[in-house]
Amino acid sequence: MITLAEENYLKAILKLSRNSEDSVSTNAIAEELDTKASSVTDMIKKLTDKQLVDYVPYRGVSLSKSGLKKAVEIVRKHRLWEVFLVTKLQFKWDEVHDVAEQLEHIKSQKLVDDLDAYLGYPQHDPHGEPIPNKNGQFPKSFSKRLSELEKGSSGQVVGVSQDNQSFLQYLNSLNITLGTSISVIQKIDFDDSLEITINNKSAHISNDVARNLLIKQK
Amino acid sequence: MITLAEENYLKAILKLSRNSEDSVSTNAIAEELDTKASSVTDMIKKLTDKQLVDYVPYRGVSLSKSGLKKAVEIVRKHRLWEVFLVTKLQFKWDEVHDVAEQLEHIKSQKLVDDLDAYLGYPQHDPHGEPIPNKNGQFPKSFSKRLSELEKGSSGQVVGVSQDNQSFLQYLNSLNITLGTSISVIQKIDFDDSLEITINNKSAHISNDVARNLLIKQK
DNA sequence: TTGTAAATTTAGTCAAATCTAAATATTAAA
DNA sequence: TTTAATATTTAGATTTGACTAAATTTACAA
Repeated sequence: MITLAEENYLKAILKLSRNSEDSVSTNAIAEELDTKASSVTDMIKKLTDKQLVDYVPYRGVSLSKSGLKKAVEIVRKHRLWEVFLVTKLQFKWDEVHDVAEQLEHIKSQKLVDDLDAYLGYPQHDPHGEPIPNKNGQFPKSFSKRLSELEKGSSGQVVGVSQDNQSFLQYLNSLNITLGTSISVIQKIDFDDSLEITINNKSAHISNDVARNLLIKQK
Repeated sequence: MITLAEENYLKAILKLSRNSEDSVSTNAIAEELDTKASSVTDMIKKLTDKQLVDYVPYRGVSLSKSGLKKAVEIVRKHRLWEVFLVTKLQFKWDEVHDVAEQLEHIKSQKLVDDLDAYLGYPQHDPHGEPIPNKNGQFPKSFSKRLSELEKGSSGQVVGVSQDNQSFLQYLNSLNITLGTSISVIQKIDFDDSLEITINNKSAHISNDVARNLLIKQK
């Protein structure tokens, strides 16, 4: 049986390896989970014993086939519960994270599958992140980062690639939510910031923000 | 912060003190939680330190005011999730227990209250057990045990007072479910068993079964 | 190529929750 | 009222997951 702590490590390794492909460093995991490198080493050994990761001391760790499967299942559960909270219980998208963080560890295949059906087999969570299906496959992505759009082009917000509280609250303050229409008026070379319109009202946002907004073009 | 193990102890103490009113013995808790008496003593000390129980060595333990509040909250969550699983995800009433046992430990006041509203503020769970409201108050009970009914009287099944798998499956095999009409045809003094009709078909059930069926008379 | 800074692992502790075995307290029968 | 059975607690050990401090390995700049 896989423990809660183990599940959180698998999830962290998956998240980190999405960015950097190769194996993940002890320090990066410690950072991600807000713990110490030595604790990470301890846990990695346990995960290695259970054949959930491949590990070469001093060189980093990567998910094994079964570890990847487990990690994707957790992501699936997390995102399905987020959909539930937002669409059925009217949570705001910046309120779901802590609860979904707990719900993702509930163990019941039937529960996950029935929940998926109940929600209508959603492909994206309230932050626009893709939800893997029962077989662990992710839906194809169709979005671009706002920072990648040309001057003059426009589209709708379909997601964010970062979901910390303060970022989401900042978006709320700008009246940016899922479905909001955004057009790029001007790109400022100096700092890569953008002049945009949000539902036809103009605003100025940093590249940091633009990079984390996922846009679907018409 | 209260741990998962602590929550399970509080729940067990509440369950046991519903039957016997007074304080609960170490052995009874050990039995209920399928653990050892010495482990129970250890945990009771921790709960005492946190002022969740009142404890006199060798004499037993009872819930403090705050312990009772916590325990009732857990029961509330357990039963609300059971309603969710049955009414929204079409779980059978004998499939919900293990999952609800996990879901009851999710910590979020908003989640519980929103779920309650979403489900329409149900007063009873799928087994007929009362669901305490937000303030910890149980709805008034209106049911009798089938074993208490007079010969010739009848009513509808509104609950069970025991919910182990085999009991519920036996009820299924008898076509007894929530809402089933039952009439008492004959009471057998010898073993307190009953001749009854279930939706107008006759059957013979033991006192053990009759005692655990909750009936609402018309 | 070497030396030092950074990253990583190892060794030794700790707290939570459990266990077994031994000691102690309570209860109930003679 | 004494004693034997039963219930409960204490003492000491174990496992999981974390920590600090020390040791080791790796990487990179001189």
